[in-house]
Amino acid sequence: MSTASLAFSGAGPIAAATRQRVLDAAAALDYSGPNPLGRQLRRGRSGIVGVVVGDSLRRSFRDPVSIQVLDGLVSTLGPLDLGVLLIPGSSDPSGPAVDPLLETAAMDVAVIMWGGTADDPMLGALRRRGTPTVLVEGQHAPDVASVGIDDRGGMRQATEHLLALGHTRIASVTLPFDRCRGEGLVPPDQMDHLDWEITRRRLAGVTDAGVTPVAIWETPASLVEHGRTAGTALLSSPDRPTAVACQSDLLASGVVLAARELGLRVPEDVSVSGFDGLDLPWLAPDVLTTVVQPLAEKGAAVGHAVEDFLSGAGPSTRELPVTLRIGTTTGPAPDLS
Amino acid sequence: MSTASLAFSGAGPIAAATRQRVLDAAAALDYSGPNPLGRQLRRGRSGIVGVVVGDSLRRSFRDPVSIQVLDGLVSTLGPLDLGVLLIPGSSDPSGPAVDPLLETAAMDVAVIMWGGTADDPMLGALRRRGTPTVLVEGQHAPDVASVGIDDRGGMRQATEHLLALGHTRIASVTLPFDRCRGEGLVPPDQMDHLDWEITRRRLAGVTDAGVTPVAIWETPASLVEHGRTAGTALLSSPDRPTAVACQSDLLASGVVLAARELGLRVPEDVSVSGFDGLDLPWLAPDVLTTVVQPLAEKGAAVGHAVEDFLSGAGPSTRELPVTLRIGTTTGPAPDLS
DNA sequence: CGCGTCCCTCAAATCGATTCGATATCAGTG
DNA sequence: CACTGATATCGAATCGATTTGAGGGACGCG
Repeated sequence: MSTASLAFSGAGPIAAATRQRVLDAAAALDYSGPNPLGRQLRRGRSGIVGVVVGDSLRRSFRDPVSIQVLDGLVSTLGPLDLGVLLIPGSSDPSGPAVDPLLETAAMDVAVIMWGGTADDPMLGALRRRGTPTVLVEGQHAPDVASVGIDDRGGMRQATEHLLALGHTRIASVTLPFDRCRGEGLVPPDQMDHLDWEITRRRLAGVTDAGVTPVAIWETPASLVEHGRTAGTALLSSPDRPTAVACQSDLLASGVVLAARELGLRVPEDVSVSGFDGLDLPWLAPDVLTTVVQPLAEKGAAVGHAVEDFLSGAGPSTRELPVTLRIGTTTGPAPDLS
Repeated sequence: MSTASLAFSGAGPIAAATRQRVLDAAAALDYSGPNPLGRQLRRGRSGIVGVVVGDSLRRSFRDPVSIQVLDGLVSTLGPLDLGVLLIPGSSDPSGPAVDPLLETAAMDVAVIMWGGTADDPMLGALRRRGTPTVLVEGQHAPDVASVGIDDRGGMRQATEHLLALGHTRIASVTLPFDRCRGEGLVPPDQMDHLDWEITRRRLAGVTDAGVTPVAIWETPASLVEHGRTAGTALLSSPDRPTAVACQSDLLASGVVLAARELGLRVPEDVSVSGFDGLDLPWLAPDVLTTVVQPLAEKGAAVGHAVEDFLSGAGPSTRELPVTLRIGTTTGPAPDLS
């Protein structure tokens, strides 16, 4: 048995002839190589990284941002012989707070994309199981590794760019505030229960630039159609903003489409900025002004955080830089006289 | 030990008091529930379904079709306590033919989205391991389960719709022919090495309607930008087609964008049809004429095929129907005189 | 011929849970 | 008090691989 084990794993001295003999015998006996389950049990490792992609698979998958990060992650994990197990987030509030997979599936490390709040039940479940956890874009906690970008600084840059162009009436279209996912104008008194870290940080970036948005519109998800709804609402009124700073590219492209439908020229009548740095082929020939975040690198950073855990190191923290890309959707503020 | 097992799994008679005693002891000892690895080994099942999403994760993930099918699959698998392990397809030809995960990962069933050719090395590897396999949109083989749609009939319907509108000069924009993924006009002599089953079937649907395309343009992937390239090339010539039947919605929307950029009106100057039935918010207010396939149901069908295997049944075959949705991108053929 | 190196064989322990069959407990009866 | 069920608990085997250590050939070298 031990020789056969060596023949398959190659971990130890074995003569080529013996190895071949073992392989031949295996073929004759219809033995198709070591059973991964036995190996995993013995090793004490499953070779699996559980990834919670968002609160609903469908929604997350329609989001190119998650997808590209996931792609970077998978590319980094592959060479380490690690696989990615997809775990749906808690989709409906009536069901269980966390997916049963999170409680029972075998995994060496868990990754939560779009990390929620600090008291997220998923974090609790993972802590209980003792599973090392990497949190992406979440609130930092001492026992989890985090990966994030400079949301706040990026949004500040974008806003300062609008200021430099002379805009004073700037509106903001945001990602969801919390798991309720409201849609519409946010009254000032609702600003305090802003649970979602990423939304909070990007909004803080606007404030950092010294701007108080003339209107804040919350969307239930980062989708073109929600951007269009927001754009239509914000740009229809006579005292419309001259610039709209959006918290995602999909939202921004929805706002651009809405502006065009209302007969407004972009950027002559209204400037629009985004966040993420996606390719938006259908916006052509326009190029969105946006804050570019390194999505594949973000995935790779998550992969390295996972690697750290597996090599016995403690939780690590990584923050990636962003850059402002100036496109054709922002321009000088129109003369309002 | 056995009592503890019963206390956690609940599969057997156990007094509530004893159960509580076990749970308390577990808490005191920092035992966080049964180790999935041991359970899996004993049960002989990993509870994992390996899914090969396409030949490159990034590419597949940008394809809303795969995503929606995957979503339907995950939704069906969740209640069965099965998880989805993501397996990258063979991305570059220089590397190994199949991903190591396919050879070594623990999985009860494998799913290949976008099944390739009959001699696909992945099928060989899975057969060798004895892993039951579900093939989506592939060539049927006796020992694998298949899930597909009526590609051929759907494309025939779309083409007949164009014929009924009086079109005679019909071009076709296709998905890749093989793993080489060429781009450009396909000379007639290349038609025979058309390895990719789905492309073949959809092209056959056009022929079934009695149409010989005036031009066939192969794209390297189902993406808007490749559709735009195709559209620009096909519609620039003076003897341009009056209708373009595309093999996917993303390609079709690229063709529509190209037509608009060339100053052609859709559908007055050129009609465009797609395939898939996606939501394309950026095409608004236009609605693409397309063949709608039930994507979530397709994912569910894959889930049921998996279920069949796990309940001991043999490979099953499922074909789902499609419907033609007539939108605003097709209209009567222009008067060419 | 003796000695040291390799490589192989064999036996046994271990990873952690499940599950069958056997035993222990206990209430209720004749 | 002994007996019968019913129910709860326990013991031991099992899933399949890895790994360690002891021991045995084979081979080359001095």
